[in-house]
Amino acid sequence: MKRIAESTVRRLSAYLRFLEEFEAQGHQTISSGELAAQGGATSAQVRKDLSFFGSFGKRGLGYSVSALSSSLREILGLGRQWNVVIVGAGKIGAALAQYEGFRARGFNVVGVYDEDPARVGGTLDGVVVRDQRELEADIARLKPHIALIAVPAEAAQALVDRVVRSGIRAILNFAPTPLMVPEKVTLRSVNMALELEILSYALVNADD
Amino acid sequence: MKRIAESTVRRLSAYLRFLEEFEAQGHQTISSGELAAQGGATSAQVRKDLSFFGSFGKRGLGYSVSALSSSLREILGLGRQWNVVIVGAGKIGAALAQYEGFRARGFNVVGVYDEDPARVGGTLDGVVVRDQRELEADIARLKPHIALIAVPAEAAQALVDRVVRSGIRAILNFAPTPLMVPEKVTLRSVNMALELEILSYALVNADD
DNA sequence: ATTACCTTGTGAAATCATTCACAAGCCCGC
DNA sequence: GCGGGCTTGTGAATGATTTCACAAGGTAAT
Ligand SMILES: NC(=O)c1ccc[n+]([C@@H]2O[C@H](COP(=O)([O-])OP(=O)(O)OC[C@H]3O[C@@H](n4cnc5c(N)ncnc54)[C@H](O)[C@@H]3O)[C@@H](O)[C@H]2O)c1
Ligand SMILES: NC(=O)c1ccc[n+]([C@@H]2O[C@H](COP(=O)([O-])OP(=O)(O)OC[C@H]3O[C@@H](n4cnc5c(N)ncnc54)[C@H](O)[C@@H]3O)[C@@H](O)[C@H]2O)c1
Repeated sequence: MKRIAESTVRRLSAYLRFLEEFEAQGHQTISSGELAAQGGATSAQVRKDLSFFGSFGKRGLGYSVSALSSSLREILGLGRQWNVVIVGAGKIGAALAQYEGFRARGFNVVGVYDEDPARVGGTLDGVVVRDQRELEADIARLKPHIALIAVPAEAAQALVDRVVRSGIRAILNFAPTPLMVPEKVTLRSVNMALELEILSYALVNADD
Repeated sequence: MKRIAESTVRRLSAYLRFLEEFEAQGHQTISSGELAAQGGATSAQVRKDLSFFGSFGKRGLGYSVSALSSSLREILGLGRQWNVVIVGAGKIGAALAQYEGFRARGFNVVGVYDEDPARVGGTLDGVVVRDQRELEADIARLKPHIALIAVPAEAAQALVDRVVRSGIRAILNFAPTPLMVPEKVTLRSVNMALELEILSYALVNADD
């Protein structure tokens, strides 16, 4: 299949979220226009996004809410559980470990790791914080699919290298630093300070 | 001035971060190639990005690290302090309130708000958690520039409306829900579950 | 069964972003 | 002060994404 743009995947995920709400409200079908109104997309955008993956609607009628939800879950790989390890049990790592929003969407935190003896042994929402020295052994045993990196920037690359060597193929990084991974590994970064800087730029360039 | 793409602003911010590191290492000048190597951009990209704002380099030599840093800070509006309020003192709100990465880049948390009496009155990194009913009065008094929204999705739109009505023009939202703001307000959202879904997509579509 | 009305799916067009490629400019050594 | 070697700044070319616009296909009422 042709490579799909990230912006498309991002929107598919937004469509799915809205479809689930819409389904809960008891609606059977939805048009591309209704689906678009939600996230600020256009109806043509919705149809184009879906067209990369097939043909899901009925002309004149729209899309079956439940069928399209299923298709999107299938496309996004959400018809299953994903196991996640979190490296770093500090402020942000702890918040992530206790975030129900992940579990609700099929992402299960199966391990949290830290190096600080004061944190190791503690428990976060039922998951015990383990020593980072157990990381390799635990990854080999639990075969998690995704690692979240929530350690200080200086430590991030070393930890990424370790989880990659242990077989992890997908990483979500919260440390504000560029990281290297082999091509076969997907790395995404959330950089909150950067988000604020974009707001700063918008504020100083507001033309009014 | 011509409208600048968000991807450009994002990269400028990354360049600045690296320039600061580079300056700390005692380097005087840097070429577009060196600057690019960092974040995976190309040298042409760096030059094009900068060219939107002026001409900062010397042909044959490169850019003065300190002069370019200053220019980028100026462009991004980082030559000043920004005051930030955080709405929601739960797990993620508390982590954000205690995050030194913000203060280090000129973003000062001047207020944290919650509705839960158990949290109000507590203190997070020196900032006292106040009752959300004080929000309007405090915004009028402290004139913060930016609001971070860290409340449950159901409550987010109502809080956004309140901070916007109070005069806030820039919002960073952490609730996984689409929000409406007037055109003059800049809204950005960080959606961590969405980031994991993009990883999920990458994992199921890995072609190897 | 025909008509009126909707909405999809999709090439083509338009817009937006990145990369190319090179003239112009500057440094430095001689 | 001239030439060789580098690096910028920028139009033009390419590539990617979004929007347009409409034929094709479906519904539902009569
Ligand atoms: N706090 C936030 O809201 C926030 C927001 C965005 C990004 N971040 C980033 O997330 C990272 C963590 O931030 P934080 O605020 O949670 O800091 P923190 O100091 O509270 O937590 C960091 C944790 O990582 C652990 N750690 C350090 N080295 C380690 C190693 N080699 N192996 C395992 N664990 C190790 C520490 O023991 C500590 O518990 C930083 O890179 C920070 O920039 C934090
Ligand atoms: N925990 C995470 O790591 C994480 C990650 C990403 C996104 N989020 C999102 O951030 C938001 C908060 O998540 P959390 O995990 O911190 O939840 P939480 O329950 O720990 O915190 C939510 C806080 O908001 C407060 N609140 C509720 N309504 C309010 C109102 N009207 N005014 C003021 N305060 C109010 C609650 O009292 C509570 O303290 C949610 O939308 C969640 O989806 C959380």
